[in-house]
Amino acid sequence: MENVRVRFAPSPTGALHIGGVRTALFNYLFARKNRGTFILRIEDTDQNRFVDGAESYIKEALNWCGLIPDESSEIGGDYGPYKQSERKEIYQQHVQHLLDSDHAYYAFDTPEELDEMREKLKETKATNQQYNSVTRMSMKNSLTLSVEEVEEHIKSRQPYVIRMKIPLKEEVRIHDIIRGWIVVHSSTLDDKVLMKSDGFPTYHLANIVDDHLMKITHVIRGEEWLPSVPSHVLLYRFLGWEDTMPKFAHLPLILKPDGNGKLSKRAADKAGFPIFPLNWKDPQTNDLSQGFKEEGYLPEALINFLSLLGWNPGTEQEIFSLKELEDAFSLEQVNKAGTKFDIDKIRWFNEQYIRSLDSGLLANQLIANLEKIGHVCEKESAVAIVELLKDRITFPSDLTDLSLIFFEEPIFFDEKVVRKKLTAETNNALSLFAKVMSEKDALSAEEIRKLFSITLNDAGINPGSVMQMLRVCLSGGSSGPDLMGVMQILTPKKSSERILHSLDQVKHLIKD
RNA sequence: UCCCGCAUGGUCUAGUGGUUAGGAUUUCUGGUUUUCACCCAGGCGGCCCGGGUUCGAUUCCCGGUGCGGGAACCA
Repeated sequence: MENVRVRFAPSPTGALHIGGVRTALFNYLFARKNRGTFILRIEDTDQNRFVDGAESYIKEALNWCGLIPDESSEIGGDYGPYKQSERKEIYQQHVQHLLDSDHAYYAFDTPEELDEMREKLKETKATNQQYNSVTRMSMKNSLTLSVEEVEEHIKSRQPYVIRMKIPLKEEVRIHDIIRGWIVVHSSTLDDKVLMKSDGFPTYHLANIVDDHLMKITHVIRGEEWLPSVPSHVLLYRFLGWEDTMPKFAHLPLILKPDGNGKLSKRAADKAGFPIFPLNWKDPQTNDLSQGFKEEGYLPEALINFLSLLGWNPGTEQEIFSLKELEDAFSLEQVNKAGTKFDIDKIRWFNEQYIRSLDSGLLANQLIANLEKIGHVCEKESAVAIVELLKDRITFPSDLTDLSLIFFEEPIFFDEKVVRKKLTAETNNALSLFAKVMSEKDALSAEEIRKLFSITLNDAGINPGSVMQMLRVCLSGGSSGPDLMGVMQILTPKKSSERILHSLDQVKHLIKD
């Protein structure tokens, strides 16, 4: 394949959301797979929607995900600037070319006049209410006004836009790598605004000009762009660039969990999961949105999950590192249907990745978290606790809650278990075991297991029958980590004390 | 309303003109674990509907329905 160049082109109108991350990921993977170049371009042509901090947020988020661009405004590159607000003269130049070749025209209609036109068309039950090849002849533009009038308008600083002159009758064929051929009639297209009255280009113009100038070979983006591709193809043609036009691939959208509509922040809030990679504080409302990172998701899990949203490897492999994805990815394996966001699946991925995380690392986090609530924990026992708990948690922070049994005496005891399991015999057996344990110093879990078994067997009691009660004595609850491991970390002496103390608390419930 | 797209268990998906339609997740059950979890095994559950082509259609074609996207001086 030719020298592949792709771009991720977000606009800094807020935090980058999960759908954007997926688009960035697929661009990145496609670039890596084909030994191409991944470019980050900031599309900040809308001055009204500009949000402070959004651009740096986007960069930080991509960084956290490991999707590092090869070219960007920060990193540089041979095709800059990579920010559209810094490319205004370039667009001006090209729109002039379109004006000169009669593919674009000035339009002086005010927003009120446009509304009026649409209202009128609605009343006449026109099939659509567009500014297009038929309606433009009754509007105020350089097609209907004389050359002198146009000059006069411009000279007197009347606001105007530059619109694209869509041909009346033409079939526009577009090819999409994921969807195949699509045919659209130009009569259904409107005369898109190319240049706004503030002198900034619209997305349509800027994106074509930049993709051409930056030698983009493949445009990979969300399906919401599919309807505007015909206009884009026409633009390439009018600018004389159709031969080198990039190939298109429109990704299926990520939908709300219930499947009705594009995934939105609102929907994510409602369903109780994050939508932004990192925490985001909206500078306008001051609302803080919790990010995937801060919720405890690992970037590897997020990326792995996202990679399988609309793409599949064609094999049954599910766990992929970014590196593996770079080798396995292909646009041909991207499917067409929209994808509902399933929070259970990403939780599962997180669990998988947490298990492969270094215990020392998790232990450090655990120590810090415990310190916040006033518990001191040595590194060595923190590592032991992590080892014991690692495969039972979804988020690293779950460790803190689960490890509380090592630092706090149980206060509540699972009554169901106590009522069912606590007999005089159980009581005696556990007391006996506690006594034996009180005489020991450090023991491994395996040694404790043996000791437990021998002690109970010698007393003629089935060890299995007292297990649940032992758990309640040690932790208060009826489920939790391996008991022998718990006692090892607790130390035999402490375990012994705790068993006796707990028995004392519940002994009034002994049944005969 | 118009334009465009899409349709395999609840969810993510593989796949085929003839298959017991495969995997993952979720959930349930059993096994293992003298405890809990992991793990292992199993169960429930699916080709949107109608027509056509065909010996045979989930697969190809047409229509319908449903769902999604778009219809800005937003991207």
